[in-house]
Amino acid sequence: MPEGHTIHRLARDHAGWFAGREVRVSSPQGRFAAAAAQLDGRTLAATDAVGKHLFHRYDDGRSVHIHLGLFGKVFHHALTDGVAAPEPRDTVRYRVEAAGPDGGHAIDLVGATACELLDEAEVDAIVARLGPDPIRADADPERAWAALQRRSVGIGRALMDQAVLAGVGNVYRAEVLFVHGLHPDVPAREIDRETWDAMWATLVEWLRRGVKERRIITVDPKEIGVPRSRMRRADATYAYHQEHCRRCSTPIRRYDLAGRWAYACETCQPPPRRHESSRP
DNA sequence: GTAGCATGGTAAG
DNA sequence: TTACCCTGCTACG
Repeated sequence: MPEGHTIHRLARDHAGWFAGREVRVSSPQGRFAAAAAQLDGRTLAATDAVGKHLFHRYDDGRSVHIHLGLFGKVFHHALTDGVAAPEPRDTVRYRVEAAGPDGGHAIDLVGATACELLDEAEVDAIVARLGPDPIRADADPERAWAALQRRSVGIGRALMDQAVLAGVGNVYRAEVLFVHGLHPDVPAREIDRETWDAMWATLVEWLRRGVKERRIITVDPKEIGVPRSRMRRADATYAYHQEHCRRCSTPIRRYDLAGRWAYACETCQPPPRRHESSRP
């Protein structure tokens, strides 16, 4: 269930557990077995995340590129001294295991869209296709703004386009549009600069917070009277997966937008005159 | 036990 | 625009 914050969290955790350590690498499922054999016993030098892409950089200059897709998952096992990780389920494509002062750690990658061993040029090519990532300090929001000007689609589609900006998925999309009062069908190039700057600032705050908290919270706790610590998933969004608008009780409209659900309170987010979605 | 869903993306037509 | 990839979890019988 990964948007960018999940991937950055994984990168941070994996760095803490494995960076600078010699690791055991395997592929119980088999599909990554040849690469795993080459990596087994090497040092995992560092990890990196760009948008929804995770990279494990090894000491030979190559990287494992991971993309979780819609339902990829990484399971974690904390190890105690001398005890190996549990027997992996047979769907584990990539297991990494290392000893450490705290006993050690293992991770199991399952269901990922991408798990492949790449050289530096191939990694660079992937990163080059991506727009700026609001979580990264080196992100240049100007690139996203420029890309928006060139899009003829609605802002709802543009926000999910990883070439415009990297890391936003269906939840953050629904929520940032809600908070800024924009209907998903509003043409991307009609967004004004001031609004875009504010949206970018919101995303930076939300996504970075998501990395720390390991989950998505977009509602203001004061507004709903539930503290963050006690907030359940169903409380944590304004429009995403909601039946009614949290602010004005208008039924949330849910509709298919290029194969994903889009959510909008059409009171708080007035639709444009011509719906992109009203095309036959 | 199994249908249906999920915070994604790509390649082909 | 469609087909397809990839798996775990939940809600139902």
